[in-house]
Amino acid sequence: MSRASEQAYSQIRGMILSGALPPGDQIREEWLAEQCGVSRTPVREALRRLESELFIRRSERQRSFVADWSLDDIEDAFVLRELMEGLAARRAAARITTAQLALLKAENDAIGRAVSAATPDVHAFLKHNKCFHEIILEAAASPRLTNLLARLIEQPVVWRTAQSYDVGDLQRSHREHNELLAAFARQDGGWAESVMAGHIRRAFHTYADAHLGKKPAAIIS
Amino acid sequence: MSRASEQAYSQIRGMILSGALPPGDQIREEWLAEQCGVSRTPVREALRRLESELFIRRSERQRSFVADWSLDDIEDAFVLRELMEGLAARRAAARITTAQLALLKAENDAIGRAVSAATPDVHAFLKHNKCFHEIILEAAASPRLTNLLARLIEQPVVWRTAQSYDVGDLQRSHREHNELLAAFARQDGGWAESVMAGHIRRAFHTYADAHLGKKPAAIIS
DNA sequence: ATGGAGCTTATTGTATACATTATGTATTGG
DNA sequence: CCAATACATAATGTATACAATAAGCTCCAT
Repeated sequence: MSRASEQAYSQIRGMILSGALPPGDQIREEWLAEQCGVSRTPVREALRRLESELFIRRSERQRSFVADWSLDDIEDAFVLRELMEGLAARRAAARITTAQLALLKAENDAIGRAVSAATPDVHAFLKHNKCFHEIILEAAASPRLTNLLARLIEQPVVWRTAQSYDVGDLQRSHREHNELLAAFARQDGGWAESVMAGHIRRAFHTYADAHLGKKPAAIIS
Repeated sequence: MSRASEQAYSQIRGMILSGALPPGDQIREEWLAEQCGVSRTPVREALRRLESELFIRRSERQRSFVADWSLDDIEDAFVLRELMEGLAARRAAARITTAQLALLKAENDAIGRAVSAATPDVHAFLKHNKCFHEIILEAAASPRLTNLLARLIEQPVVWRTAQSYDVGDLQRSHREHNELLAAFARQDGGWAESVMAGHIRRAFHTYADAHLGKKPAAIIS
């Protein structure tokens, strides 16, 4: 995307993610154009894209609203992500190159450093975690899968999930990545798929616990 | 979408599906605008949508081209469809209402009539087949799944698949739908998922056989 | 009062002109 | 003769004006 479109897209997306535009709010193209300092044309383009990514929904009468997400919606998004990132991991295990494996290890080492400090560096975690998953997607070599997953992982709820991670969650995430690396090194697609699916499912419960007050059943040990 | 946008979208899509715009061809917005009798604005909106549906790809320098599909691309699309329609069937089995089940049966009965005639009515088959799968998607009650699948099932190759069906393929498709109905009636998600996955996988091989000259290995019976 | 018809206002849809960026070509310096 | 640069040409990106449509409001009739 080009200058003004990109500007409008990232700014509107930012307003939704930050909560400046609350779920359910109606949004008008002209107002957004003023906010972004561009004309309505690139704003409309950004809105169509945000709509396809489900940040925004449109009424049957063509009005745009900030999407709101029920618990079912949220679980829905995670189930799909689990399924598709699992598939990506399975495919990646069969196709990954040694160079990609090395890159993957480097990213996870960086994650390890970020989460083992006295005060974990969440920003660094997010950055390298993103790279880690992108390398897997690249190794999966399925443009269509990449295309579809991009629509899921950019969604507001998924984004906010990482905010609710505590130190233990971050470190477990790092360990699960190590499991994935082991599965990739052995080119074991089934293993990689299982680990990835569990990894995503775990993220869902972490989110649900933090945002919805649900507490896991007590563990009798 | 509104009048001119819809016009541009369906007309361009039609040109690609019919082969009037061959794979790899560069397409210019102004030329499309003339062809469709609208201005560039709605054409651009249609192009973005077709791009997201992978009918069109854009070069890194913003030029648009009709997408061409390798065998790997095609199998890729089918694998994703198999996965996602399988998931839809599993979810639908757990959620389907008796009213939806009745609708589904009515559609499949119509398919049965279309394929059992002396000369099968392929057009009627396509219409009711589409409805059949849409009802399942509706019963799956996952807007995100519906959203993502819509991008897959509208693609050129998938569309052309039905063209290569012979009478036997059409009738087998009808029988597989009956299996699905049985699974739904028993709310057996695992069964529904398996049948659906096989149904889609079969469609891939039918396409591959017809379009790529591949022949199945001889059956020793 | 209530409900609806018609007008007013607000918002989105489309066309067009202009700006910006890419591509191809010619020309010039080496 | 090759390569690189500058210029010409063509395509896409953006802004704005205008058109169409939906939402809201007033006022009249029942």
